[in-house]
Amino acid sequence: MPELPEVETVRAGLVRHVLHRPLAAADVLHPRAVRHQAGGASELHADLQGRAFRAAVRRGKFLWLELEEADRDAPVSPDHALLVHLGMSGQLLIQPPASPGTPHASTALPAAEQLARPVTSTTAHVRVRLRFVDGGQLWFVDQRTFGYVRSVPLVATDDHAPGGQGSELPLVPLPAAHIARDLLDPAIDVPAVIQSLRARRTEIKRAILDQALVSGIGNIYADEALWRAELHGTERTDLVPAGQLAALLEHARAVMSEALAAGGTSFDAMYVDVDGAGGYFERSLDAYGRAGQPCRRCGTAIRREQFMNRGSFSCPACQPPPHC
DNA sequence: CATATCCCCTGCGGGC
DNA sequence: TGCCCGCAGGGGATAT
Repeated sequence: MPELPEVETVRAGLVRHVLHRPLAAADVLHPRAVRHQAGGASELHADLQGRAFRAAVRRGKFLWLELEEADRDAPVSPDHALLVHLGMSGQLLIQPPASPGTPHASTALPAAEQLARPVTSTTAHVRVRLRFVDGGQLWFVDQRTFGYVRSVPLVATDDHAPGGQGSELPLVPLPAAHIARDLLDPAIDVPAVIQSLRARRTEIKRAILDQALVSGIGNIYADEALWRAELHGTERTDLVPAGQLAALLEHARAVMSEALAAGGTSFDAMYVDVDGAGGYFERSLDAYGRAGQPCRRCGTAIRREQFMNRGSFSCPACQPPPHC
């Protein structure tokens, strides 16, 4: 999936394009996209119709668009948002008002790419179409349908910054209330994360992929952080010294920050921002996807192992597995 | 409770 | 050419 840097790239694009524009309709083109919405497509439409977004917010890989109040004079009601999870293959694509947004005329892509692109790839997988009153659209596109959109109430979380100064509790979507802060969140309490990591009795890669412990890290950046920290993913969390855990988290933060600056990691047209453009971080990866290629630190061939039913890439020399 | 496994999907590339 | 297999950036829902 888009991991934290890719989702943040999408969020920044939403801020530039979709705030304060009233919605005319939400069209659900594939039922799986709204499978977590109790009332289904009709409820999503009813919750969005006539409303506008006031902010685009992200925590880890969870993204949501806060809704402006429908009626300023209405009695106080809980804040609501449109929650979006991109899953493995989700995209949000802007369709400017100038274009009718028909499936055959995507202006989200550069002209040259439009001509080269088969009709099938992106446009065939539009799952939800948000139509703005001004004629523009926001498409939720998702080939593998692991992603979803859903209107949700926002709730105040009880976690807060260390020191807790000026601390209003942040609003998060109710279904994502269990998601921990991520490493690019200025209010994250890193020492507390290290403590909960050490309290775990599991392998280190499992732990840093657990979104309830620290969010935003996925398979790519987990492997990159482990490579930089010279740790093997099957190392037990409770046996890794706290200093090494701190270094690992700092590497994860740094690699995601660098990837964000490069526009994210795009292996293909699946991982793109709201304008359809991909990022350039793939060329900077040191471990992920580099099986058989020389480690950039010591020259040993990077190995690929099966772990948690997916690939894990590491250097056999720099990251020896713990002996049991 | 914490932790581990299993699935949900579609499409693509490689081997036969 | 075509079929079958493995593989893909995630996490929710169940098992233990």
